[in-house]
Amino acid sequence: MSDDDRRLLDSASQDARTVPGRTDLIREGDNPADVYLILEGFACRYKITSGGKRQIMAYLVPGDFCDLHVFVLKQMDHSIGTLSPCKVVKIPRESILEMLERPKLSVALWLAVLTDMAVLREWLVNLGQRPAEERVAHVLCELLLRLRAVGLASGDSYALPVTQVELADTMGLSHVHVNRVLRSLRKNGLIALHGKNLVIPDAARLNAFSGFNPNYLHLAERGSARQSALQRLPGSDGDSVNTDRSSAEK
Amino acid sequence: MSDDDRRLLDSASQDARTVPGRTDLIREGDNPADVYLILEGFACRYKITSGGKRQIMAYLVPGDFCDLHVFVLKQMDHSIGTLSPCKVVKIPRESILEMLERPKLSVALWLAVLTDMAVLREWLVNLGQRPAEERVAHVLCELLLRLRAVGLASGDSYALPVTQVELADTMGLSHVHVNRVLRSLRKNGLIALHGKNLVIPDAARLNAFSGFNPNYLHLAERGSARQSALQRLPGSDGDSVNTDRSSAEK
DNA sequence: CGTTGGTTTGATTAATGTCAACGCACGTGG
DNA sequence: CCACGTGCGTTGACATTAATCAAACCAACG
Repeated sequence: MSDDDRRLLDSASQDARTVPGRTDLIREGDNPADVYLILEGFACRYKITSGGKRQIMAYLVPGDFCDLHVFVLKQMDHSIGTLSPCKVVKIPRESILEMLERPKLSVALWLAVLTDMAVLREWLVNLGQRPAEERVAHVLCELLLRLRAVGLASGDSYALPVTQVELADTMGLSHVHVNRVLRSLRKNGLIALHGKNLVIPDAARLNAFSGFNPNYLHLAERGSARQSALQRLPGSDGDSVNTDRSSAEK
Repeated sequence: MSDDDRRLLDSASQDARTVPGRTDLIREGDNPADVYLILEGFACRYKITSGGKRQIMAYLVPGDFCDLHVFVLKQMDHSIGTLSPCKVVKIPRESILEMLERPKLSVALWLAVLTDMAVLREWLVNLGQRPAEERVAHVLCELLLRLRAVGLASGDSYALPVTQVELADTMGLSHVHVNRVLRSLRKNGLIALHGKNLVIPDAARLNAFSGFNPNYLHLAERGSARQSALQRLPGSDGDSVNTDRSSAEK
């Protein structure tokens, strides 16, 4: 990365902002001028169907870009909202356009989008082919690796600041059924939940149970790019995510 | 688009090749050197789960790029195979990398990938939130617009060279249930099927029934870019897709 | 304290999957 | 030209998964 690249990246990440939980950052139909980058907390992409149901289509965790539509698509076709309180930075459209001119940064953006897409595909497989228990287990496996990659998982456990209703809207299940599935996973010793803190006693077993194959996360290709970007940004120690809700538990 | 851009595009699209139906173009785990562009026929992205089930994650129709992973991800995390016989061109990795250097072409590639992603998101909503009948109806609505955009739909009908089993693997339903759903849609006059030829008697009604909102296709933004690219390529008249199987019907 | 959002549970219903069988159209080889 | 096999579509009976409805409970918060 050249000095110019560095300078651009730094200038792009001014004014970090804190947003409460359950707040929309961008709404379907908007034509946003900026891209958000998540520094702390969980956010999600979602859509509301004409029937009034919500589908969560992605979890955005620290290090994730909210939306790279901006520089080429005119209108948001989905909304983005926080789940837990979040710290975010707004990156202006022009900065993104400049980044695209620089080979190194441009590749980084492609990498981010292509792996987002890979995750999206795996979620489609998840909804289409896996029964409820494996389905839930599968996202939990995925989150472990994604959070570990940004230093937000200690060992085989992590904070999951998401309600069962939100999980249900993620998995295409009713929240009642999600509850029963979680109970069953707990009973079988596949997971342990202490408040919002998830512990995976035997990751290999949970992977096997859910048919989880991490290849789609392309962790090797991405190396530490994402994490290092996080650490260079203001107000982030790259380690502690917002734990407003989870810290009060148990 | 500059003359240079044109030249690059032309040189990239040499040797068109015809591939029979049900043939893999790329397999999960491969590290392909090239990107395929579909000229005629239907292909799909798919994955096989550890349980042996198949999920089709995207339909690739004429004008679609098979895979832009190539220049940044090391390994395919899914497979791509033809559904019907296809005519395809192989675009070497270097050409893609060159294209990325040119602003106009680079934007075109971003556009292609971002709209693919938007379709993927809508499919996730489809699997997660819509009951079987609306779900099937929704893809049929989508295909109408996508095929119309490349001149492959005449009026409100088009050739759908896909078996019910394939449809089932697309929708996360059993093939038996897909069969019943299609019957029901036919009975209600929402669709008519003559062999592989699908007719939509009242598109507005089908849209309303399935909750279809075409915003995610970003058709306006894309304009005729895709279609014009198709027409400039060798051996494509931009109009007739392979009809080997459908022409023998009724 | 009362209210609120989140979780948990049971009873019942609805949607979809599974199993099994059959038919039809097509292509192949005798 | 016919017999057979194969792939795809169709149908019925039945099993199972997950949704819905309803209620209770719990902890956090004002």
